[in-house]
Amino acid sequence: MKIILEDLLEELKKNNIRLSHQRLKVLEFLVLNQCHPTADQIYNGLHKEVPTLSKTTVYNTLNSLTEANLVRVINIEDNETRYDINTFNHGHFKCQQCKEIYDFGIDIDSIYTDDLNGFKTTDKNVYFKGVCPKCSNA
Amino acid sequence: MKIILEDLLEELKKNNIRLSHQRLKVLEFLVLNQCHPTADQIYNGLHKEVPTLSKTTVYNTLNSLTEANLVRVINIEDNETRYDINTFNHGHFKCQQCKEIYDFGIDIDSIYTDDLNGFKTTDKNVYFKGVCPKCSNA
DNA sequence: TTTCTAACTTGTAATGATTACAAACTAATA
DNA sequence: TATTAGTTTGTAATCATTACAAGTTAGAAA
Repeated sequence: MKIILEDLLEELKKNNIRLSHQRLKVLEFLVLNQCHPTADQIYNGLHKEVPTLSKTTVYNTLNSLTEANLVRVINIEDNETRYDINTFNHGHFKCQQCKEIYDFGIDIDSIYTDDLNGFKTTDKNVYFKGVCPKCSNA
Repeated sequence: MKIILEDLLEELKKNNIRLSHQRLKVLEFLVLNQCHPTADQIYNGLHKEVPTLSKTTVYNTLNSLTEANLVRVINIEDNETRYDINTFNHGHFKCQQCKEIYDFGIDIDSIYTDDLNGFKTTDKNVYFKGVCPKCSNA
């Protein structure tokens, strides 16, 4: 599924989030860099192009976008929060060697359990860890 | 499934981890408090009984136990690492209101995807968030 | 277009979890 | 019981994230 910046802007308007220069740049970065970047990577990636950008703004923006369900937070590792512009139903695999995070398709809704009867589930995440084929063959 | 301290000690020996007083106390705490405590909660919970205990030791111990696969790390929230003595195949549900983490049974291995052919998977986590029945009815 | 204001941005300082380090201590073996 | 590698401890350092207050701006309204 392709992510289109125009659709995201539409969503921002719906959520009453102002289309500031900084926010558009962060969004654009996330669309162009779907490698699950950290806040720091986003900040560094945009710093040349938007020299006035502050790290606080990056965090603020990411929090706003998360609340509006435009980005998804990935907590696969305890010391780094990552952000994903792809909010469709999918899991994340992190290679312990090269540290890369791979998306994989799964139908999370097919995971069924009696244990959660009566629970309202709003957010589902599936995280796998291991070694990717590139690193296995190296 | 019941967790028995003796079995854990056996595992420690197998992994060449010395049975120090502090480690035994941390392990005991995890067995008695299967509420997925944070390092801080473990430290505070043991402080009266083991006044010399330092927070560094708690972290060191948790890291050793994790490496030996005796405890499982839960990264359901970005600002808090939690620890689970129950290493059996199960998922975690966090209530956004009361903050409690519930275990739920699922067969994680039944989650199938073609996308991970060639990947070696060593660790699988399923995290759900939402509202638990207690909070829904309140 | 201009004005207005709530919302946004910025830099600095604070917070809080986790780790680094080096000296003191101890489990377990011989 | 002596030895020593592994462990513990307290303090200081690190690093990601947030708080805050002053300056700036998007976007509505005149």
